[in-house]
Amino acid sequence: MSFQAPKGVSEYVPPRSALFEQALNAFAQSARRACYAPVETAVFEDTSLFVRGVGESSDVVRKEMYSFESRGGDKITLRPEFTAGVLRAVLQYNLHKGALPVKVFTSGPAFRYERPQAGRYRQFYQFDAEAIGTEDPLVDAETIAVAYDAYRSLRLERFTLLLNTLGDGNCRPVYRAALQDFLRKLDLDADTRARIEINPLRVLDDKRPEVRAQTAAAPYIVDYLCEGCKAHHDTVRELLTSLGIPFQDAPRLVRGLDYYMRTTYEFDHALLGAQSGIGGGGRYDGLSEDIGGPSLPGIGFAVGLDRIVLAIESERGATAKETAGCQVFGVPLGDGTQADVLSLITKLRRAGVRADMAFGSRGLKGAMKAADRSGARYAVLIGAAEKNAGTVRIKDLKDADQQDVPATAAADWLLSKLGETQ
RNA sequence: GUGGGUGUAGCUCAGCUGGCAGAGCGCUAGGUUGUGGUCCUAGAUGUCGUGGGUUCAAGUCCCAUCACUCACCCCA
Repeated sequence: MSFQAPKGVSEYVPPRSALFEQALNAFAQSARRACYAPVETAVFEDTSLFVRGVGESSDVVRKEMYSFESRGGDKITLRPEFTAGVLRAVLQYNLHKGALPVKVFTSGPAFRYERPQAGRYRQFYQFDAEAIGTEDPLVDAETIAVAYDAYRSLRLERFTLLLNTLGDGNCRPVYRAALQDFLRKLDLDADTRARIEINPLRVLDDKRPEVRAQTAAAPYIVDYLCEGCKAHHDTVRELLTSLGIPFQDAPRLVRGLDYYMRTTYEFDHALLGAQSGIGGGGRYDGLSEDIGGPSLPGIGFAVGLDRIVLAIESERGATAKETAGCQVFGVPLGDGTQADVLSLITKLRRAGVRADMAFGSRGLKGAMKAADRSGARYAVLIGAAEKNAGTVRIKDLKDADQQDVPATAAADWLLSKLGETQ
């Protein structure tokens, strides 16, 4: 092979792709049950949408975007995250002028130019849900519940919900100044000192032990919250408790994207290594105005589907082969039987049965082996003898019983058998 | 961008102080002329990542390079 995928691109092929499909479905179904509607939005956007939305002080914008100039000279960026684009679409199509909140979800690839690592890719997959148009803390709790229920429906258990608030335009500046005062007195490297001025909250997120030790006594936002933010945060905490969703207060939790305010949260998986965040989100009440829209509060979350797949694998042990296998496998034997098998298989498929057949000139032994590997419960054999007799031979691959059934009744026979075992 | 590790069959890997390229799994076929899963037998697939160097001799030692990977940073 002379070509391989570009560095850091996350791809899925069988059998592992079945886990990806499961992960995506779990979140989509959870969101649908909460009456979120699907949207599909641009994979690339005007670069300035992300610069203004995600924020110039974020690392994502400063050094991780796939930006380029299109043939027409437009400045384009492959989406590094979903929220800015989804909100842009909501505003563009005037969804916010209808019933509020606007609740939507989507999924697909996102792009960040970073050094690849376990659970971190340059092209990666996210599921994203957003509730736009209300400040009600109920919806904060709802988004968390939608994500939480999806994790649980995937039978994930080894994760923790970390909850924090980042304050708002009233109280965050005060806290930010206090934090900067504290951080400026520390002995830190040049990059980190620069971060104190640009985005001081992020310094709290530094994992290096020497930095951790120094910031242990840093002031926390919870002690600086204004009345409104404190009430909002307390309500979210109470709601989560009443929903039976366990969480940990994480006073140091911050988000890398500038638009977050008030409620912020992250789901952290215990078995995943360095990139342990399997989902995260928060409120972005100022984002709409940042990108030129009206004042419009919102909250949402994104889930790293690649990391969900890793989490499933780490919790369930060996890579579970959970491809939905075939139910019926057709075996043609000899010239002139292939068309009969294909038409029977097609008939079954139209009735909703997962059915496959042997292709090429495989011998009976090879075809039976293929039937076995397909996972099918029944093999349907048509050879010259059956064709002449107007029957098909159906073998139950589980207990090796086989019998001849009239060809015209074969599909119904199989459908009723499969109905019994379901 | 910074640092560590690893590159040998389709996959997982072994290969000692340099001396004929290996195993398991998988794949194909046969044992069984029309029957899978177990078992037995046989077979196919290699630029030992790439380029250079040392040596009578390099998968093995040295240099460079590329790729992959883990961690920092960052984040889903």
